[in-house]
Amino acid sequence: MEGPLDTSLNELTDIQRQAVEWQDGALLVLAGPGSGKTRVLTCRIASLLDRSPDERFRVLALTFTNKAANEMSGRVTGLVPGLDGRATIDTFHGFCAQVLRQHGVHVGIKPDFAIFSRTEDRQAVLEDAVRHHVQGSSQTFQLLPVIDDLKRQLVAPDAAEQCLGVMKVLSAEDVRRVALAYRLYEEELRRINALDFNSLILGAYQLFAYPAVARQYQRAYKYWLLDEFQDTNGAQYALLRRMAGQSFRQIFAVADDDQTVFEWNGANVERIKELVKDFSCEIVQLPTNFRCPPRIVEAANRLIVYNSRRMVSKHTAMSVASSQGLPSIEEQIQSREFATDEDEIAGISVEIAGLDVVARGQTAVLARNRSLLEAMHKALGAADVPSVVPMRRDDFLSPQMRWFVACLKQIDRPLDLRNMAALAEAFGGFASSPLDWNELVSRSESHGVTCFKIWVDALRDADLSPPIAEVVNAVADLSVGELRLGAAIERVLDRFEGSDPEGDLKDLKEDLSAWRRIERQIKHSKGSLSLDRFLQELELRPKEPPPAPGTVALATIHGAKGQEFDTVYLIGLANEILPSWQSLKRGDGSAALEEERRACFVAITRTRRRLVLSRAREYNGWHKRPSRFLEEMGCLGTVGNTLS
DNA sequence: TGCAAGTGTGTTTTT
DNA sequence: CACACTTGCA
Repeated sequence: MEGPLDTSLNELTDIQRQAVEWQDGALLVLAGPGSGKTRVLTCRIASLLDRSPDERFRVLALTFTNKAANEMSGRVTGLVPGLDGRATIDTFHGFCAQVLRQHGVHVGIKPDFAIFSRTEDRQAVLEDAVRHHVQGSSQTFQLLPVIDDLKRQLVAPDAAEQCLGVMKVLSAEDVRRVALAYRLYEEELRRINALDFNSLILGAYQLFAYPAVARQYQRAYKYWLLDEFQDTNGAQYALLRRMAGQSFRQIFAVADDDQTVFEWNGANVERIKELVKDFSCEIVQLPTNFRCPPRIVEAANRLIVYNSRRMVSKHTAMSVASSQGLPSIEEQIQSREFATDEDEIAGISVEIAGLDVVARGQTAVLARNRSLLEAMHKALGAADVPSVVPMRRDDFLSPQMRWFVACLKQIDRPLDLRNMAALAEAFGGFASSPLDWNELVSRSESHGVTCFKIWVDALRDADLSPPIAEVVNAVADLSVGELRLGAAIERVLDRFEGSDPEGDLKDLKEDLSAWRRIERQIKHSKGSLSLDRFLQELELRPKEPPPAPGTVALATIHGAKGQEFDTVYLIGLANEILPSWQSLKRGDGSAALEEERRACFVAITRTRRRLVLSRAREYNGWHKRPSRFLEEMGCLGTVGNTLS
């Protein structure tokens, strides 16, 4: 009998299969867009687990984004039913949280820590910590970004002063102040038993300084897999090296140096070479592009050879997408030229409005920056074409959901007054609060009861509109007795859904669908969790709703990485926009310009069928020349039609 | 208060 | 490069 895994393995090419079944030591799969990197990775995880069912080893797969992690665990469970947690597929940050839960006490972190992901929260923590110590500051810079930066460099608070000293831009006084602020901020976080994103990495890094801990993970996870390795930044790589120690070599990474577009975030083309050297990686290349039509692969190849900083002897990609069912060579890449940016937006939106609903759902408009996308969104909206500019959300939008999550947090950590304040404020967003803050705190102190209890009791006595009262009752029930999370939460959310008279439910609806997706994902990859663990996982995930079907995707090039679409419109292909003026200014062979070129490369290789390259002669009333990338791709004036 | 010249800052965004 | 903001001076 043939299971889904065998079917999937049979569909692999010889070279893909070679990678999947790799046995000896470290391997780097170096391969371009559409070459099946993720597929190789998922097949490898599935086959490792499947081939040796008795061996009690586990597999660790680390990704850069939540999206990739979710997708991968979905696919792997599809291939090998009943994983039973033998594969840990997570983001770097998620994995670090897991590590710190298990061993954090060695570096002074309690397992039920909260995670502070929102900048406003962290800013508040910083201000509270610093208020009485760093006064009269002549601050010409923000403290938090500098602290974040230090942490990203894996600089612990006690080493901050030393490391800042190197930065000539700061005065001695400022150095002292930042170092002090960092120490106080960390102390405050520890006091309230909370971590921020960067301390997840830093904490795990410090933990792996204990060789015994590192060895435990080396033994538990026999194989480590790394997705999108080109996005790994210095901290993540340092963590990886410590975790691997001197001897661990079962590392399997997939990467494409030509898709490094997060250099400004610490990723680096050189890091791939470092990996190869440090772990003595063999390299396998997958030169076949199964995604893009031949004409597009050709343009991508022509473009990317202008970059000098590439892996040596990287194979040229070849398209295998046979002409069957594809548009003709001429139609695979088309060009549009408009007089002004407004004409461009209008022209492209008319074109998209002409597509049927199914096609729209497989169409994306990509641009270098958001401003063009906003304009596009407006124009499409005017033409009744639904579209989304995906915006990362670190928090729910509706006061209802923010209140509800704050309630869960308050149940978990009854002494967190900062959260209690947020809870009260969120409630004020959809109902009037019956209790003054000072009164709440003083009553709680004098009665020796938690603020949350006082608050809920006051609400129950208050004269609330019936639907709100019902929700409050449901939430109050959450706090008593044994907590049966899933069912109880579902009950509260049900009431919310029917709660609003005729108010604006859009935000709440979006939040609810985001919540349900997040909850499903957590359950799927981690099983049923205790409240504190559930909240940790929740905090690590983005809160935007899944896109509605039939919606045109508007995305920045960076946001589109890792995705693919039938039809791609790449707009704003003018000098000083797609090669941004900042990069153009730095000149021909500059790293910045090469990163822009990689961005362009990523953009065009999202296409499964048809690519439209568009530009205007004028943006914001200023004349702009066609993007130099058009010429490099061989797409200037040679293909397609020209509109005025 | 108003005007001219000078200064600086901006883009991409993951967790 | 282009725009918003500050400074200096009348």
